[in-house]
Amino acid sequence: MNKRRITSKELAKLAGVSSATISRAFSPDSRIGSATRDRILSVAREHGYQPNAIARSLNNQRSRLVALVVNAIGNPCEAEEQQLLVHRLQARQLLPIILCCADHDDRLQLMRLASTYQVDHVVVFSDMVSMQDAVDIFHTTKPIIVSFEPLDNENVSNIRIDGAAAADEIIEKIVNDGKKRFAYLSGTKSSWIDKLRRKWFADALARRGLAIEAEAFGDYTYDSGFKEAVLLLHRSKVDAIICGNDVMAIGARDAARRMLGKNTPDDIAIVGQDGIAMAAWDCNDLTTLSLDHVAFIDAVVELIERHDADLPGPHSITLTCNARWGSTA
Amino acid sequence: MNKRRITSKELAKLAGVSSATISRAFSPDSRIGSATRDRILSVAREHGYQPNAIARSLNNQRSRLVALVVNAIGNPCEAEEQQLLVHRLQARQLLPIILCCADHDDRLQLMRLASTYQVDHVVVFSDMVSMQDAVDIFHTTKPIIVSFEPLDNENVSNIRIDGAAAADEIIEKIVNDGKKRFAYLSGTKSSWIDKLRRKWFADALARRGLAIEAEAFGDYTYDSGFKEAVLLLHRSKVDAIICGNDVMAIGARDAARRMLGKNTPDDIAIVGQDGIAMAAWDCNDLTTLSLDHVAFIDAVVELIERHDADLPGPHSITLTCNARWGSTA
DNA sequence: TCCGTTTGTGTAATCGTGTACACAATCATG
DNA sequence: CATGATTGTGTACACGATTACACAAACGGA
Repeated sequence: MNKRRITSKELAKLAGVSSATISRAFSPDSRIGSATRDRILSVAREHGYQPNAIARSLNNQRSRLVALVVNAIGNPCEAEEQQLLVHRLQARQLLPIILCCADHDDRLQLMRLASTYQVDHVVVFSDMVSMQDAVDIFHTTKPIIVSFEPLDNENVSNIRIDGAAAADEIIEKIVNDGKKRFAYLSGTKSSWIDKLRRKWFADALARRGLAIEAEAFGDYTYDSGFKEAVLLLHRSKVDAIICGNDVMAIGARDAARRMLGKNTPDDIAIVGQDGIAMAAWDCNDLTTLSLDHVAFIDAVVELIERHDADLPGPHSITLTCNARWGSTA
Repeated sequence: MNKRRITSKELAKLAGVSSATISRAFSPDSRIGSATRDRILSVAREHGYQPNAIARSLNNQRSRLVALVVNAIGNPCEAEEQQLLVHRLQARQLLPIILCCADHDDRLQLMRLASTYQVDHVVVFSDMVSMQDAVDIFHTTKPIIVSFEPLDNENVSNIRIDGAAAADEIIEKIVNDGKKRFAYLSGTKSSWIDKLRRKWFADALARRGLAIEAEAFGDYTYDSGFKEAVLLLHRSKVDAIICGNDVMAIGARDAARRMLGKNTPDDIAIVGQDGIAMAAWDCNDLTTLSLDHVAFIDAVVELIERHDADLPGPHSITLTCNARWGSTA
């Protein structure tokens, strides 16, 4: 383990040039003799030299770091998108710094810390921080907000999701199957995303003269889906549960089957949201309001690139959801 | 959106002091009058000043960045540990840079890129990069390797996992239940981790005069577990499948049930490895060789702290696995 | 041959902090 | 009151790269 990394000045001495020339050897379009460049690159390889990205960032005013503000890493509903995005960033030589909000008491403090690293971009997936806080803290870095909070703010790009039509399709089918009494199992009580999703289904029901009869609040985990479904089914006679995400839906289905002997879709219809891979597993086969993850991340990447090139353009991209049919509804 | 961030020199002018004093106001233990400090902090808040971490890192030779080399974010078996570790890092004001190997063609290139950011620590969770590559690339930053590759290298700290005893317990139970013909479903063919895990079970079988009769190779996903189990059960008459991780075990269980009408544990015993939360879900209830994730991450954090303080100490920590009993074996 | 252009390289400033050193002012102590 | 320790602040340099500018050499066209 060589304790210290070699610097460009030292390499310059070794190669018999100045440190400016070293820098040029590593910059694709710069005036430098090809013989000199080859020699430098060879000496560099020999001594394990690579330009210090921290120093370069300081000079450049460009860090090539991207802050990803997420609720958690583990939750499958976000994980698939995170994975895709990280992949796309890496392909562009951008490095992601992950900020996990769910388990961190002082989220704003955490975001401030990341902002001191002069990140080039910020992508906010989490609904636990407000758009305004993100804008304030990253005031030099126009954030990309991936919540559905319907704010129009010049300092933010955002991606909106429209699931109204798909929710209508799903409700149509369930009602046709004879179900009449609906419950909604929310993720987080205060989340904008959750309120909007609930509205899609509430509207679809209203159009058919129905309403959400019972309600419960979980926290997007299997356990909360299980527990809340048990309570819900004990206190009201619903025959359909719309869940805030797929993982809770799986929990609710298990609760119905195990604790009350009710099977899907005959005794009770259960619907998830997100369209995670696990929802399609044979043992789950969930009916869910799903979003095309690839299209979603494409949109994020497009906003990043537009921002990178400083191109003006629409700040907002809207995506629509689809129904994915399984055996639970 | 204020386009530019204010610098310490500008703030110095505003506060009527020198930039050195600004710096001191933000360093906890430095000689500065408390009145001056308060005034500076107040002016700083007013103008949204915070010291530039990039510049500080350059000066300090300490970036407070940690590279986490993982296979993927989405895979639940790693995700829980990643989540825990990120949480612990954030509490120490360390920021994680995630490197996803699974979907990136040139993993070494990716690691070299991260190394140019002068990360303070490297934690390698992935079994897709060799220990030697990690050491070479991060030659100034003693990496912490979380594979089980049994190399003793002064330039590496590592965490080893011992599951021999737990594997023995599990085999004991399955054999007592009357099962005799075992298959092993590996994760990745070339992975050290996988070879070691397989050996635990093979040894436990050998002690009872049994052996692994059939073998298949997946890639740690549900789909590969499902597919490989179908093929396996068609070509050999096994009554127990040990899987390389929990997700594949769930896939294998679904395949047995759906494609061949075999139920666990009566017709076939299925065992997972990792002990992810999902394995304990009511619909899965998997018997699995599980690792205490908290203890595991505690060990990682301990190595990081020891490394931070430059304390010499054992480079290696060994953890033992436990059997978690479910209804699948 | 002469002059304008291109090419390759070095010098020095810059990015924004942290900190060693110097120095004045204050304080404690006999 | 003299002296030494302590406290608070400014000056100047270092961290490791990039880059504007300057300049010499090479080159091409008349």
